[in-house]
Amino acid sequence: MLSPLRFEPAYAQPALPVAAASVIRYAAGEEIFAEGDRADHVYELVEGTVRTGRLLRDGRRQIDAFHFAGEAFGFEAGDLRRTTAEAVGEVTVRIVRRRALSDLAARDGEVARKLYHLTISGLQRSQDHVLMLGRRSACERVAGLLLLLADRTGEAAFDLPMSRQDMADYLGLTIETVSRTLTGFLQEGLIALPTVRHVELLDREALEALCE
Amino acid sequence: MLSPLRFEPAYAQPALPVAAASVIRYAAGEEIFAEGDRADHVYELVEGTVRTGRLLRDGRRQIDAFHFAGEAFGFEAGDLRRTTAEAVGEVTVRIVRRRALSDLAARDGEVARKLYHLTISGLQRSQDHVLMLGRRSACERVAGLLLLLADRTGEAAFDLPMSRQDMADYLGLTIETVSRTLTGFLQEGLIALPTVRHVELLDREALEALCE
DNA sequence: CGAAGGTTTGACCAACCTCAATGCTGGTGG
DNA sequence: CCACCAGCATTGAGGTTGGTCAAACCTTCG
Repeated sequence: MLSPLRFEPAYAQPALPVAAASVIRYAAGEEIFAEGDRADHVYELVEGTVRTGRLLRDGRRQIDAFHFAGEAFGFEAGDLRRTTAEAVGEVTVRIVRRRALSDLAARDGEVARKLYHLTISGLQRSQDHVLMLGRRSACERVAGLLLLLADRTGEAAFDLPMSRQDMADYLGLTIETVSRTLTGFLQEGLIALPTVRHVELLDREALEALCE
Repeated sequence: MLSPLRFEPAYAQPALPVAAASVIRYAAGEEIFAEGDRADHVYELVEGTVRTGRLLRDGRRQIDAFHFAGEAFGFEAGDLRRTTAEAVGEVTVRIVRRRALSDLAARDGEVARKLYHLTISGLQRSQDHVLMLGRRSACERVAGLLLLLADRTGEAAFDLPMSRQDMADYLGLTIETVSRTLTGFLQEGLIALPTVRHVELLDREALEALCE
């Protein structure tokens, strides 16, 4: 459904074409940056999964995107962060100074072109997300997320990197609805759930049909 | 709530810095481009309002964004359109060859920087939209749209350029819910609705409070 | 004046949410 | 090694929001 946001395949050389960069590890759940922070760096995800999203005052949370190994994240239009990024499980990132990258882009048109392409792909992913949240049922949303995760690895069986709460906050649902929908799929034979964090797609056709 | 997506204030010179461009008018409801078309041009909206969005096979529609005078639209990552653009009322646009613009961006770093900034602003608008659709109630969504439209002109009283159906398809609601929500606001004294296409915000505070 | 298209309103319904209880799993310490 | 605990996940019952279907109500336009 959604194509991954990356310059190159994940196994290729670093996505962000800047040499001077430090590598940092974050523990599960740790905050990488928060809404309101100065946006002085951009990130390339070496290993693990990152969620970016926003929090309303009353505690409602919306996850904008999950980012996977090989993808870049943390781009902002202004000086301040509008979203929060957190590690989903253990995470390794390369950190690049935003200034260094924009200087490089100013000198090297090819870098600028890639950066442009990167953000426009992010925009298209966000538009897919809008369609999902605006016009799809709970079943369709959950099926969409499972297919998104499957396409990432190319395998029909895969580990879920995130909790039910993360899935719910990405899909605009509650944790209970996600859970009920998954057991529904299970009972219909569309998926297997050998453990709570491992999924196998048994009937990909049917899941795809749910996404139109 | 959402800052307009534009290079310059609407009254300034053309947003897209390319001279060779034709100007075209579209009648109300007319299609400017459609999902699946080749994406050979980008557009600058001279006058009127444009909606961009997607259609599911079963007829469900989701509007991604409304574009207003001074804004640019029609950027794509790939060769083909993923969204459809239609005139909301009478519309005048400048059309620029995508190729001409990318050539210019390759030569002129400042142009490239502006294009980048333009798309990243679009991404942030889309993320606001995601938050709206994922975690806000019907009241909050309608209030958000009214404030968005008010901020565009800077006036508390303004014409609604779009139909109830367009509002519903942007907000992920039905036309009936939009209508009921507006009459709710009316009865609470939050807005006046002298005609079906004209709104006055009487209690901006209260509407903003609904948006957190 | 009549027709057409958009809008509003009403009654009813379904999907999803809320709240609460129960179940599972993985880690820790006796 | 096992018992216990904490934290997620699942399940259930019942409530709410927003959707559906249908009718009435403008406006605008011929």
